[in-house]
Parts: sequence; C-alpha cells; structure tokens
Amino acid sequence: MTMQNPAHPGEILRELVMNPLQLSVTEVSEHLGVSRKTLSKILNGRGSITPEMALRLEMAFEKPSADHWLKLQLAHDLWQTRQTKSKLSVEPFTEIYS
Amino acid sequence: MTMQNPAHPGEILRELVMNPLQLSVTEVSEHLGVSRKTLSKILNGRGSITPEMALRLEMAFEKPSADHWLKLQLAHDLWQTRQTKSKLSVEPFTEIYS
DNA sequence: GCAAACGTAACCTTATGAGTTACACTTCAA
DNA sequence: TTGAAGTGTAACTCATAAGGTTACGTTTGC
Repeated sequence: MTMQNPAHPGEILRELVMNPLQLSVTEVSEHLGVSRKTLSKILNGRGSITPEMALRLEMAFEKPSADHWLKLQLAHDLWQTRQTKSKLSVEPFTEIYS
Repeated sequence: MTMQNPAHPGEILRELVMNPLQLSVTEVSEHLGVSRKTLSKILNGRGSITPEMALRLEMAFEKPSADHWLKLQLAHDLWQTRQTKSKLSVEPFTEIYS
C-alpha cells in the first residue's frame, strides 16, 4: 500500500555515501571498527543495520543520522515481513466494538 | 539532542490501547496469537516489538500502524544504544576532506 | 477463600549479528 | 605476465534474544 520494495540500506550506503567519496569496503570497515565481512553483508543486502552500526555510520559520515539509517532498515524489514507473513490471521479487535 | 528517554512501546500499548479498551493481557495475547509471556515482556519493557509483532498489532487494532510501532521501538533502542555505546570512538570521515 | 489474571523464572529451540580465517575471483599496475 | 589489493563469501564460533511451554507465587475481586 504505502510503498514498493524499499531498497535495503546497504544500497544507499554504497551509492550515496561510499561511491561519491570513492571509498573502498576495506577502508570503510576499518574506519568504522567493524570487520570487512560485516560491512560487506550490509552492502549486499544480507546484513542489517543495527543500532550500534547506525551510530558508527553517523559518527563517521555525519550526514544521514543514525535514526535515518535505522528507519531505512525498518522500512526494508517491514516490507519483507509483510511479504512473508501475510497470512498471520489476526482478527481486528475494533470490529468487536463497532 | 533529539529527545529524552523515549517511552518503550509497551507503555504506549498498555496506556493508549489496552487500558482504554479495558483489555487484559491474557485476552490480547490470545487474540494476537502469541504467548502471554511475549506480550507481558513487551508491556513491561523487557521485550521488543518485532516486525511480526508490529504486524499483529496493526491487524488487531488498526490504529497505530506497524510502521509506527516499529518507529517507537527504534527510538527506544537507539536511545538505549546511545547511552551504552557512547564511547565507540569512530572518527568523522568527512573531516579528512574538509 | 477461591478463581482469575499477572509477572516471571526455568528450560529449550531457532535465528542472527559479529568476529576470525581462508579461499576464489577480478582488476590493475609494475 | 605476474603479483598485490580489493572483494564476496563459506565455515566455524560465540553471544544475544525472541518465542514457546510449563510452573510457581502474588495480587485482586467476587
């Protein structure tokens, strides 16, 4: 309803942050203080932006706030969950009172 | 900077949803299709609103969207992380280019 | 006093983030 | 053309945490 398949945060990180500054994965991972694998997973959509990682990104790049990084992750997670768990079968509570 | 100690989502769930409708923990947990423990933990601030739980709440109460529930959780988590991990020591990347 | 509701401890399963190490592939420069 | 650097990723380990079931003690209301 609200949106179609929001890009995962790693895509934004690569395209809007690392590419413009011409930063390598190795370079950034070392700077952030995380393993190369951790960054790589995020960049390729197989890792999540955790609160701590959001903080690290905020400290390193200032620009997108930690809050913003996490909202990007949230949008992606919620989208995935809506696709997967569409048959949760929870009845509206309000219906009982209407 | 942005806010002081955001209430955990369970507080909102209890005060703004369950109390007004006079719903019990048992009642709601059964309706949502989760265990009483899972709901109780969230209500008492020792459990998190996961994407799936956010969807269940949205389906049951309609009013606060899943997205909103998750943003409440996010604000709480980020706040906690800022308190705990304040000494992450990540240098600004931009500084290098300024 | 009794029954219902509640918080929670104990225990188990599953999932995931993060790290290290290692390997294969690609690109680029000496 | 050979070698170094960067990259993606598999394998393994550790820690955390969500969710479930069961059970127990406490609180509350009829």
